[in-house]
Amino acid sequence: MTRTCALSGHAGVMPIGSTLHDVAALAGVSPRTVSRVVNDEGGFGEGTRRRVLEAIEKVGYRPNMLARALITRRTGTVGLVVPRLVDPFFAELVDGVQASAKASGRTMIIAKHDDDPAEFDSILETLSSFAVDGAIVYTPSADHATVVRHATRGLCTVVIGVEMSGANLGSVLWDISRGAQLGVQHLVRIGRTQLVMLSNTGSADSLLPPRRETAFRHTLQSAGLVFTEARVVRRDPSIEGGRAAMEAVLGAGTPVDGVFAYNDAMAIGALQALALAGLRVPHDVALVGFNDIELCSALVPALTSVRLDRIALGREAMMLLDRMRSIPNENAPVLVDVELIVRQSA
Amino acid sequence: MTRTCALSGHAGVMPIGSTLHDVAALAGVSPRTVSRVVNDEGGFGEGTRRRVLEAIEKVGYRPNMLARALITRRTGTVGLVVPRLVDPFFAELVDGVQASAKASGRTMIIAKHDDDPAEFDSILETLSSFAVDGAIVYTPSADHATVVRHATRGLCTVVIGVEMSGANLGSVLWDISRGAQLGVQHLVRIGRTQLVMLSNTGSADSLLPPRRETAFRHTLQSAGLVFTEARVVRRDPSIEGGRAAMEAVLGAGTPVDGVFAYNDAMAIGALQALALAGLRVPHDVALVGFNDIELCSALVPALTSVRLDRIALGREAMMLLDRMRSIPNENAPVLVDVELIVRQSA
DNA sequence: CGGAATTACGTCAACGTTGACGTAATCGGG
DNA sequence: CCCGATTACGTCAACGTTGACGTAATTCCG
Repeated sequence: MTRTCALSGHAGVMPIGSTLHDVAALAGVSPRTVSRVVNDEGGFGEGTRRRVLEAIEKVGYRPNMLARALITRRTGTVGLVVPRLVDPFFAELVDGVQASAKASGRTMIIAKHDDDPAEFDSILETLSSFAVDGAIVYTPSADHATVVRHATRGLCTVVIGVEMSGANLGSVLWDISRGAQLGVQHLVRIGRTQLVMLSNTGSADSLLPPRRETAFRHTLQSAGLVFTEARVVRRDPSIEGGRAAMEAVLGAGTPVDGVFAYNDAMAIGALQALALAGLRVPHDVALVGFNDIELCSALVPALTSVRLDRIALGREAMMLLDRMRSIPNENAPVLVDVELIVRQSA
Repeated sequence: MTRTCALSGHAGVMPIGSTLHDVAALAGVSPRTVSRVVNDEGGFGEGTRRRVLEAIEKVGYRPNMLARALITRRTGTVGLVVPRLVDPFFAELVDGVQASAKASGRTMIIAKHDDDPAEFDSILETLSSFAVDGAIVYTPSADHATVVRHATRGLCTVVIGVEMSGANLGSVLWDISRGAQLGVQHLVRIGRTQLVMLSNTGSADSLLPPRRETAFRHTLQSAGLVFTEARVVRRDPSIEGGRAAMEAVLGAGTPVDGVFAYNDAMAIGALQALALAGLRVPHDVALVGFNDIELCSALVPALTSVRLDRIALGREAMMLLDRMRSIPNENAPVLVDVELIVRQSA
């Protein structure tokens, strides 16, 4: 007997959709055969196929992913975990990953952890219990243990931006050092000699080496320019931080004709500070940002920036996930291209 | 017999986690009792409880949401569907909704449809088949039929920004007209008389009435100021569009001392055009944006904008979803506060 | 034209959990 | 001390699907 689809179930319960059984009854075949048609497994005749498809249409059947995933242990879903979405860098990263998820016919679940390790843990927990096929994560600062724990327990994970590997664990990276080098070299090449870097306060006590700063120093030195600690000013990596950092540089009277910023937000802040000080960009001071968020090209002057290719990263992360799931230990870190996008500011 | 947890399953299969049975065997009770402890249903003794919890710890048991949801028809998950995430407005909307999801102990699944109706349909399909408890959606322009179809089929849905209601269908709205009125009134109150509106090209042929434009016209008229069609310039609602619109106004020689923008992006573009033209904000031209994205306060000058409270919207949407699920037809549209945030630009 | 291979199904159990229900043991009150 | 209520479990089926396997009917090939 077919269950009727209650018009309004009791509190909190969805109306019941139709199942393989309903379709089977209508088409006069067994549920197993309907399943075969739905999944196009073969093993059914052309007539049967038509009758089943008609029945599916008629009762409005949709497969129940929960039941399917319970038995196949596959959901066709990957989780993407980032700190924030209001940060354009991560918003665009989502776009990059989703592009390749879509291309490979997968659904993406996005979650954000606000740099809260507890929240991060709970997100990975949820992803595990929903049996996602894999997770692509950008971890809260230095919270690597959590990732390793969930990966060991079975959550296939690709970490972005930090080199990690292990059981069920791989990583996709940008060559940040090379990116920074490209940016600083560009400033040197266009004849700037009084360079300043606006850096991130956090990078000082991070577990990660300050790659942009190191590249800045090395590039200056190999160009024969002087490097002094006073030429690196650290603030919060935000617009306000960038503005404050630039104001500090100008206030200290440090001679400057070129600025390399930790990220685009700081570069935008620098742009504001320079404008307020009556300095023209790039005429008086050339400015290079980092990440190349969309906003860069909408600024006046449009911002020269080091592009981290988020589409490529998404693609590589997805491919790595696939490799890891089919061949164990096929989890070598993958490096993704960086390039300098030259616009008006430098 | 306990299944062993394969170190590397065959292609594409996750290692098997432990189940209620494993815990039950170790604790010397029945799986049903373990389930009772896990869900804290009561009906078990203190000693049993301790032994079960120890066993859970020991085998690293995590409940399988798929199996649970299959039978309870509840997932504790809501889907949030937006057009884009790179648009700060939507990114912040996500934050608002997630805040209340977190508060009510729910997991949120975020998806974006890029204004593609096919993608939108497929997302709702996926959400349905994952049996989410509800969906909060911002539809692609005018794709209301799809929403109605899925709602009728059982997906409990709250639509943002457009008034809709029906079976399993409710909506949460901002009073856009009042917001626009607040913005324009402010310009009038601070003594501006030559007002211009930078509007959205799309709103002309949208199914929705151009509420901001209407409010602009009405407010001018009731303030005794002249309104002419030339005082509304329409472009793409982006930074570039705003810049172009502002340049068009200045180029046409229209006298202007106050600008009301369709959204903050257009306001930012206007800011750029005004700066390039050597006009000072707010001294020469006062400027009011719309939406109050985070960026507004980081600009120089900080942008006065009409705030649409995204936290409140998230909360109301979640509460409406709850109401709809417990009481059928309890789906009256909800109106959320708007307010004017006065900063430096006007 | 006979036997093997293939096709087109059906049957049954299992995935991991919870709802409905049953049942011993314990408790409380007159 | 007896009887009803309560407590603390256990048993079994069901959620909707797919994997493993079985089996008639058909096809193929020498």
